[in-house]
Amino acid sequence: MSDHRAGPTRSAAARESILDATARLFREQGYDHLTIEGIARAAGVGKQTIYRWWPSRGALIADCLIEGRLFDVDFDVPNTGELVSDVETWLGRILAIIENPDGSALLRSLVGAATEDAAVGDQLSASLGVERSLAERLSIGVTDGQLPAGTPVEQVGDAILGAVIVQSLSRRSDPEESRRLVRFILGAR
Amino acid sequence: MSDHRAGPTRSAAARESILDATARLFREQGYDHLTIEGIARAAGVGKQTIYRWWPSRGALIADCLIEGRLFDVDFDVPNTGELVSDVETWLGRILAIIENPDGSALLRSLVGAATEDAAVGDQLSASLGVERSLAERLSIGVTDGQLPAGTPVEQVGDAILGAVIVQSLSRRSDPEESRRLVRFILGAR
Amino acid sequence: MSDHRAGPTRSAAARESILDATARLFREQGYDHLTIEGIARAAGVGKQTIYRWWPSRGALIADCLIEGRLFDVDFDVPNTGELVSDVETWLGRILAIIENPDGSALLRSLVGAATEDAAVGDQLSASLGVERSLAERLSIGVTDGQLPAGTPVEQVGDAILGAVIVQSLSRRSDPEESRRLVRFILGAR
Amino acid sequence: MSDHRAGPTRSAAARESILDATARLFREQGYDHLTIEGIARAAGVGKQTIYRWWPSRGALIADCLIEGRLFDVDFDVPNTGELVSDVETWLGRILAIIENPDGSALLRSLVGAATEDAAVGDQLSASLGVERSLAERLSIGVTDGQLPAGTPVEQVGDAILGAVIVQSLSRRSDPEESRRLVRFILGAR
DNA sequence: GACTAAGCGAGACGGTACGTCAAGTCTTGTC
DNA sequence: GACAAGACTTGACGTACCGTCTCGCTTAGTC
Repeated sequence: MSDHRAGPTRSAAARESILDATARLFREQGYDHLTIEGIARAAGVGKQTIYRWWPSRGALIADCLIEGRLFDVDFDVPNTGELVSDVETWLGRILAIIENPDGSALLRSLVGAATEDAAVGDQLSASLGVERSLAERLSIGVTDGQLPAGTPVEQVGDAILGAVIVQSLSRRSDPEESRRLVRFILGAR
Repeated sequence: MSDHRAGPTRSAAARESILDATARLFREQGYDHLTIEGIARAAGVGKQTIYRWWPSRGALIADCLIEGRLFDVDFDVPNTGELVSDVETWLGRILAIIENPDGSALLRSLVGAATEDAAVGDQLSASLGVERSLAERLSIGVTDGQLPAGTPVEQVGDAILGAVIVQSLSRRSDPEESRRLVRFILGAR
Repeated sequence: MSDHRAGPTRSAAARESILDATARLFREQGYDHLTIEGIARAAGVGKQTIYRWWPSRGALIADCLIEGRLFDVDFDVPNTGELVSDVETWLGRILAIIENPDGSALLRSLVGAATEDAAVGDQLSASLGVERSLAERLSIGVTDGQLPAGTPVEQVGDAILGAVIVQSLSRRSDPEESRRLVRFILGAR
Repeated sequence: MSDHRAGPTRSAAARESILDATARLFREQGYDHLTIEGIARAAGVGKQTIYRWWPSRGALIADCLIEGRLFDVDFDVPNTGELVSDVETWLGRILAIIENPDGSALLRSLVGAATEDAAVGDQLSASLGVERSLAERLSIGVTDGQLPAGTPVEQVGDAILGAVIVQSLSRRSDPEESRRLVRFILGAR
């Protein structure tokens, strides 16, 4: 009994050009305005090929997120020993994105995708390095005594990202204020 | 000295039934799936009557938000003197909403609307009482010495709400963890 | 026994500007594309003022026809004694209209109006001078022996006009052929 | 036995049911009142399928005309040798249609369609057998000497049809008078 | 001279249809 | 059997007009 089947297997080229087109169109036009037909057209691919492998628009975005196709940015945070300054480094990456109107729209769009599609929601904060990078750095801060034991590091990570997102939704954003928030939350204890 | 024009005036009944239908359909089906045609049908109104007075779906939602048609909840926060417990009261109202799956979807939907429409974004945190209620209470905390001078109260409000939102987008939410966050941010100084 | 009513009477200025706008828009855009709202706008008049006095778009056109607001042409035919040449004079007026593409469209449009509205149909051939002018001239031809007794003059008039109309509907028209038709029908007996 | 299914090639079933619905609705309700949405609904077809293959309402009518879906009547004319009587046979078919109020409205409606759409105009007289049947019979009349050489047969055909149409637009029609016209034009030379 | 009541410009209203776009499903023919 | 292509039904988009119905203003008799 062989699980080998006749015929061609999944086309890597198609997958590549679909995700490529998805990422490009998403960045250019946002999540609303992103259409399966548009992706198929841009990717030179039949619609069915998309529907065959992804259940929804959101799943495409989630894959782009996982493969880092939406941001050029590296969200990894160094450990220089200075907790606050390291976290500000991470924050700076986020703020650099939303400083640019397109970047701001991109982040909002991504949040919009996450509200509609759980798969995107799952990837959202991860793809911005909250768990792997920010929370990880905070954990080190707990270990080396810069933060009290029992600090809810994941929550703190979500809170910092969340403050930025909430302000982005209100189309108001003030980098210096964001940094004050970080210093307030982490500092002066 | 009247600058009003002759002719028929805006129908209050139409406005009412449109916002009513909007709020109902939004709560039942979410922002995606909310259509102008559906609203018009449910409100017994011509589409043009909607387009005449609101520029977009989002503007309808923003109006619903302003008039408190989406949440039954009162986000006003008492001042008992106990800062942390008062903030937890506010947080509890939010958590009560998203404890229920429908409520969680409602909040996410609202965030989705905010990503697409600036008018909703403008109202989002306000309608959840962040400025008027939470940040106000924090300000009192600064005044009475429970918080250090220079505390960025608006930022802190956004951060607390933002943490909840980020977790809601990831479809993970832990009320007790959220409360720990509040106690961590505000407390033990 | 007063059947008088108080208040203002029908505004001659409104009537004038409505028919004016109707004729202009009809000539510029044709019967399809002619809208009550467009007329009201162009005439600087409320829609209700139109609906108050005319039951339909067609009735407006019929009034324009009656008052000769659609054609600059005079369809009266001289009696020079030469029947065929007099009829060709009349025909020449019609052909001069449809020689111009706009005039051709105007005639077609008028026919279109007549198909939808009996009031226009009633005026159509009359407004082109078929009864008063062409058929009248043919009658004289019967009297003076240029046409046989019993000639169905109205029918002949309709036939000549009808041939032009049918060809206009097919977007083919040949003035010389039309004149041959007249000479064939009337001549050489 | 065809188990034909829809597919990437044009669906014959859709075409058929669209033209079917068009012809039915046109006969029932006339050209004004004929809507693409109504046709789509009646045909059980998406609007886009209509727009994909026909540029306008008129093009649908033109196709119905070409395929003889609007008249049950056969406009072919026999050649019995008696020219006038043969032409009266043809005329009788037309008169039979407009004797009935619905038929009269149908003809008027068709004329209305022709005024708005060149494609219908192209087909109008052809579909009533003017060229293929009436003018052809007249040509034979020229050949066999019943009509003088040089008779403008096409024009005469248009004139006879045109007379009927003009009278139909005026909502006056007298079969006997129409026959007198034919006898006058063709006869007694 | 005040009091009607209709005509008027304006335009809101519930509708229908427009022509377009995209959704997701289904076929065809090619590789 | 995956693929590019694209026809199909469905349904929403935002716009244009329909014919009806107020509004508030102006004006022309009647009291």
